[in-house]
Amino acid sequence: MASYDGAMVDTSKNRSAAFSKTRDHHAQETAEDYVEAVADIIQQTGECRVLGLARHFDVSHVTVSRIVKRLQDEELLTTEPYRPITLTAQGLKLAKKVKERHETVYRFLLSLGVDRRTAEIDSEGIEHHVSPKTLAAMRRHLKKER
Amino acid sequence: MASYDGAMVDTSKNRSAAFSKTRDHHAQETAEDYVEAVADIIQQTGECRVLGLARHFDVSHVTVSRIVKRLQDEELLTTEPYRPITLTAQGLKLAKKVKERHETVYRFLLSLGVDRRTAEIDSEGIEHHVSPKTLAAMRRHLKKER
DNA sequence: GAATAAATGTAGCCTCGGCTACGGATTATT
DNA sequence: AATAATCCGTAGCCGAGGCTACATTTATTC
Repeated sequence: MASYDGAMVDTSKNRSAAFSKTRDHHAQETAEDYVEAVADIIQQTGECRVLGLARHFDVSHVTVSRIVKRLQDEELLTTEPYRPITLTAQGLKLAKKVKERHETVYRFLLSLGVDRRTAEIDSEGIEHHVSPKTLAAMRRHLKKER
Repeated sequence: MASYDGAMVDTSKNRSAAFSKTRDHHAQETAEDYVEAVADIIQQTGECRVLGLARHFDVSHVTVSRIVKRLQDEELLTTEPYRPITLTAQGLKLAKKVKERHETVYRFLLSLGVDRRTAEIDSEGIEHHVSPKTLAAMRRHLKKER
């Protein structure tokens, strides 16, 4: 297969770092998405409810309430039955980090010439995979452009 | 919370596009990773075996063989018990697309000043979330730099 | 205050991608 | 040809994140 010659990326190595146990990583992404959403919803509507999250992510309230339970075990947020959801100090800290990273990725994509809607969608997916080093590179790029 | 003022990204809208049914999306990512790996392994060693994929992704052979079965149902690859794995025409086409996208993202990260190792890792995660529009923007950027 | 509506919880099912344990198939070695 | 080593399939477990259906709690409205 000639088209595979000159591969720039060597995917032959064992890369535990890159593919490291997808499940754990995915659960972490979910946690990040949720704390970010909780912070946003609280900021915009005053309080965050299970249904608010369900609508935000377009999933059923059942899915949300199970995940909320897990995040409470992880001490990222607090809630009581039939009560609003609030972030713990730890959750707030994470939300802030995630939101800053998210915004950096979003603004970076805009600076590349990507339209707003596409930048919104892609930044949601990309943000979880941007390491601190790459994030720093994006910030440098934004600074140069400014 | 003052730190949440001036949000650049409005995450309040219902964004089925961005968060669309994570599970399906994740299965698609897996398919992409696998066809790419199969193509690489065949190119580098002549044939692709279950164990080769297991070592590549650092997972057990059981996980691989179940996923291989699913991808065979999806007609992306072919195999028989105790035999090597080959890509179908459809699988090869997907592999090619994925590999090109992956390399573009990788080279793009390098052009941002990210080191090789970080670019390798981050591009693995980012590639699945880069839309055609964003990919085109990365290509334009690479062209300008060249 | 009772009836209704809306929000949340619970039970139980699914798929996907992890795993260990075990057994059968194929290949290599002696 | 027999033995050993390697590879692979199957059974069965787990957790995460989807779902529907139904029960309960809270809020609203009459």
